[in-house]
Amino acid sequence: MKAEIDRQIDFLAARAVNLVSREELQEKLERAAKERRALRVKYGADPSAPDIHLGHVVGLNKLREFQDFGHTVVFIIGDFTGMIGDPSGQSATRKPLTREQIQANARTYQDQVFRILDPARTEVRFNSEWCAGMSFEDVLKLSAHVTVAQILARDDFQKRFAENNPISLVEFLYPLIQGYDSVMVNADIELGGTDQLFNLLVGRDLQKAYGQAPQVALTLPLLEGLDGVRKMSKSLGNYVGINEPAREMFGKLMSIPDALMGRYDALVLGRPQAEIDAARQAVETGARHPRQAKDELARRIVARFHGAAAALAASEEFTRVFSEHKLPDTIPAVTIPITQRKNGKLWIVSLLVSAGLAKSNGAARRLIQQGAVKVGDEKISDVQAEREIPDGCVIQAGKRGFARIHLV
RNA sequence: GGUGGGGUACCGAAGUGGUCAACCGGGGCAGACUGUAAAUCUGUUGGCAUUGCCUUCGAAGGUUCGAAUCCUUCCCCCACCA
Repeated sequence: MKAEIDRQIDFLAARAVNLVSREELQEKLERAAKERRALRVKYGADPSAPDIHLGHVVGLNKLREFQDFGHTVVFIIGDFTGMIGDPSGQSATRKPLTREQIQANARTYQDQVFRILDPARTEVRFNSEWCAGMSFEDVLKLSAHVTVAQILARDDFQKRFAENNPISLVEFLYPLIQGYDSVMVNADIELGGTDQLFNLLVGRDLQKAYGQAPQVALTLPLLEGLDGVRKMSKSLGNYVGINEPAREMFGKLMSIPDALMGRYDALVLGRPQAEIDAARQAVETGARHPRQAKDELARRIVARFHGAAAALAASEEFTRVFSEHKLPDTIPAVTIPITQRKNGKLWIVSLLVSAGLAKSNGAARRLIQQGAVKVGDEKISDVQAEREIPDGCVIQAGKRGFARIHLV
């Protein structure tokens, strides 16, 4: 029994950055086992970005582990905070969302989340449920539990304060709301990225203040995005969404910096550290080409969301298009009205725009001048170029832009 | 409420009457090299157009042959003091 709990703790705490505290986790697990009760593991989601990406997967994986031990995930959609507009985190203030947007987002969110979580062991809650009805008095009472000094202690605030960047009062309140969520759902454990540590700890304080046992706070590393530096996020555009088509996903994964392979392996796939180390060593000693290692990584990740067959197909297609410079097997079709022709010919610049391969004529000109455009097998280098376009002709702009032209 | 400092293209940041579609850096895009890695190098980064034209520098007016630059009013932001 005792050994089993220890094993569970080791497993659950694996890859955690912070665990407050191990003893409390142990206590909770033991009690839950004795009382045959599921622990309530809270996880908060921001409803402003409806696409779940690999960064979220890090946390979702861990939640799934808890579920596999029989515990319940309380998945909180921060619809209330979303409607108010949460300015925390980045320096850019977010726009508030409408009720309709939030609902639509929440729906897609759930669809995606259940590709990883077990729906039978998940409780989805919206924090407007308890936040919307709070009186100002409630809010004041709540805020009495936290001091400004506590909040100012946060890195992010210190930095912004030092740089004379604005800090909205709402941001001071935000951790309180999140902490209050913990009280309202009676959380035993809350999970989040390392940037959430402070908020998770506030949750503990508030729970104590409201007479509850404080939640265990467990933070996980933030996965770096495609740029290899900043954390993966939709607003930074450096993400791989779990709903993206296999090919897209594969291509994006092939573009991550080599140094990140181990991170993705560990955090997205949860591969054992020993295997990861071995793989890294193989690359370092030259036994294995890094490209091959990355191909395998990408295949594994794509397989997780699209199945092994699709992953293999994506890999083969990738090789064909980018290594052998052949055409992809599916190319978006674009129909061009035949009336655009002059003397049976089409001006390539405007064709690129019509095909959606360039935003403006100017952009199209630039692409041509830079030697990025091919029509059929011919490289176009003259901005004025006009060509007869046979039906089904493929035009290419840059490495990734393809379109098959159909005249109607 | 008082004082001071600001609002310039995706971001940061120059520019304070014409040579400004606006230096420079970052980011993006494209090309070379590659493994759609990293690093590096080059080009490009408002729109239309074969000289050139049009719309941009918080907003609206005004002065001027001519304004991102001067004046007026307005809107917004930040810090400090209270």
